[in-house]
Amino acid sequence: MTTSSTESPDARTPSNFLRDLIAEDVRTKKYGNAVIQTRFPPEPNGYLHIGHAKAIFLDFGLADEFGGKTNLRFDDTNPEKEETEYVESIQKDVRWLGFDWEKLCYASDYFGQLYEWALQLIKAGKAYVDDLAAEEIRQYRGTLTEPGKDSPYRNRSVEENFDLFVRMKNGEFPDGSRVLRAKIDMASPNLNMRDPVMYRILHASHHRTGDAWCIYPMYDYAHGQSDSIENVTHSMCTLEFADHQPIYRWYIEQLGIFPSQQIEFDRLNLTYTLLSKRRLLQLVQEGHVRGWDDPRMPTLSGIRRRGFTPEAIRAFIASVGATRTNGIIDIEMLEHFQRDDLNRRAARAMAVLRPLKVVIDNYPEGKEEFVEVANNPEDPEAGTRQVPFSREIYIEQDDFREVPPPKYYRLSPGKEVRLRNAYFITAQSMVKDAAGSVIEVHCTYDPASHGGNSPDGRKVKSTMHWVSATHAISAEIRLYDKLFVMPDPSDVPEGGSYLDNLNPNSIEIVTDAKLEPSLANAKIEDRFQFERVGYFCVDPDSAPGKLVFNRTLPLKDTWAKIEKKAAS
RNA sequence: UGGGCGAUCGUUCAAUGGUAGGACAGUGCCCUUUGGAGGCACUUAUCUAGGUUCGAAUCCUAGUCGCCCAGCCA
Repeated sequence: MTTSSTESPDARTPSNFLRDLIAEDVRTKKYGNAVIQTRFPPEPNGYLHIGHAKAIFLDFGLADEFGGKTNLRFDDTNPEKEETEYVESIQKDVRWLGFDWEKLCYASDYFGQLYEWALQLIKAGKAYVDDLAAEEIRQYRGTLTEPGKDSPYRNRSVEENFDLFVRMKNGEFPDGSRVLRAKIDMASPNLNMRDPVMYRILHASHHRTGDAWCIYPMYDYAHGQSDSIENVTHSMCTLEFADHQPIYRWYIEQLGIFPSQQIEFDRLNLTYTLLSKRRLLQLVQEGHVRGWDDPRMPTLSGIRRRGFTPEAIRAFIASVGATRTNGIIDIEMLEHFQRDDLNRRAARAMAVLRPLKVVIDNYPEGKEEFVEVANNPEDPEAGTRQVPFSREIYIEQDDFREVPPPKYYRLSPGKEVRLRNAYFITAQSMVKDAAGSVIEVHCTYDPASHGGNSPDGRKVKSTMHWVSATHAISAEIRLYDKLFVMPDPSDVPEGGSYLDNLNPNSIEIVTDAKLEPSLANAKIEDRFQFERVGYFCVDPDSAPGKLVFNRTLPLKDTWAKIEKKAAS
C-alpha cells in the first residue's frame, strides 16, 4: 500500500479482533511461511461509498501491517448489473483513498476454472442439474422453521447431470429453465446449505467476457474459490455473510483447494446517511441529487468533490475500528476528523458570503494599501500574503446588528471591533432601504491600529473578516446541509418512504459572494478555510473568471449555539 | 417461534481473570487578532439472574433485548 503517511500522530489504531486473529495465525504459522494475503472484492454495480472505505482500510491496512499483500478483485458474476463505468470509478476511488493493489483480478478471470470444478463436483456426485422453476425451488426450500424437501431431480445420474450441465453451458436451454445445485442437505437449519444454486442460465452479455458464457456462477460458488485461487489467507467481509461461512468452507473442502478463511466484521453506519447501493442508485436515477458525485452523496466521489480528504477519512475509519456489533456512528465524528485535518492544512482566505457594505468615512478616498496576513496560523511555514484594503469594504451581514442581542460582540452602533489584520473600526451610522433594512454602515477607523492592534493596548471583543469592495472578486458558493432530516433516513411512518426524509434545504446557492483577490488563482479541488466561515473547495464546475466553491463543512459556531439557546 | 451473531458512558472503540480508559457529543472555565484552533475541569456505562474464582466487563448456565438468513443478487 502507498499511504502518504500524513496520518495524525495521535490517531492510534486501537486493537481489534481482526488484527488479533491475524497475529495469532502468524504466530501459530497457520499458513506456514506464506505471506498474509487479502482482497477487496467489490461488485462493479455502483460507486463506492464511505462504508466501502472501511472495508478497503481493513483489507489493505491489515495486510500491510503484517507485510502482506492485497488484490483488488471485481466480483463480477452477475452480468445484468455490472458495467465498465463502475470498474473504472472503483479503481480511481481506491487509489484516491491512498491504497494500491498487488494484483487487479476479476471473478470472471476464473469462469473457466470454476466450470471445471463444477464438472468435478458433478462427477463426485456432489452436484446436480435441477429442472424445477425458480418458484418451485423456493417452495421446496422450506422456511426458517421447517426443513426443505428434496427436488425430484436430485437423484439424477452422474452421466445425466454431466450431459445436462455441458448443454446448459453450450446454450441449449433458455434462461431460468435449469440450474446446477450443490447436493448438501435440504434439512439443514442453515438455509444456505439447502442445496444452494451454483450456476444459473443467463443469456446476457458480460462487461468483460462478452457472450462467451451463458451460465454464470452464483456468489457463493465463486467467492471462496476465487479467494482460494489467489491464496487469500484472510477473506474479510461484512456480518450479513456470516451465514454463508459454512458454504464457503464446503466448496473449498470438497475441492481440496487452498483453505482461505472468511472473517466477518460490522458494516459502517452513519447518522443522517444512507449507505445502500440500491437506494443511492435511486437517488441518482430519479434526480434527487445531481449525480453519483453530488457533494451531498456519501459516495467517495461525492465526498471527494465536497472537499473531504483521504487523510481525514483514514483517520476516521481507524478511530471507529472494527467489531461485530452493529451500531450507528454519529456523522459528527466524521466531521470532526475532517475539520481536524483541514484546520492543520488548509490555507486561510477571507470571503464574505452575504455582503454588507461598510464605508470608512475617515479613510482617504482613493487610497489603497496592503496588509500582511498569515496563510495558516496553525502552520508558520505556510507564509504570509498581502491583502488589499480600502475605504469601502464588505463584511458579513451577520456581523452587524442595529440592536445587538446580549453577548453579541460584533459590530453595532457605537461599538468598536477589529477588522482582521487591518484596523479597529467603530460604527457611526447606517443607511437603510425603503423597507428599513440596513444596506450600508458608516464607520470611522483608528489609523494607529494598523495591523489590528492599538498601541494604547485597548482591547476589542471581536475580530471580523472583510474584503475590500474595490478589489473583491465574485464567486458562486454552494452550501450543503445533510441530505436527510432524520438520524435514520429509513425511519418513516407506516407506508412512508425514505424519500420523505429528504432534506428540502440540503443545498443553498450563494451566487455573488465577495472574495479576496488572491483567490482568483484557485484551481479545481484546492481547499481553503474561509476564516470564521468554514472549509471550502473549488468545484469542477468552475470556469476561468467564474469560480464555484463547495462548502465542505462550516466551522464550529459558538455564537450560533448561544443564539439558539437564548431563543429557546 | 429454526439457525447464526451480538450486548461497556448519549454515540463509538478499548480494557484479552487484577485501578472500567480514550475519542466524538454535551457542560463550565482559561486562552485567543478566526465566537475557529488550543488548554483545563465536569457529567454519564459493564443488559438481568445465578454460578466458578482470592478476584469477573472478561469464564460458565439460564433469561432478556437487538441484528442477519427463506434471490436463479452480492
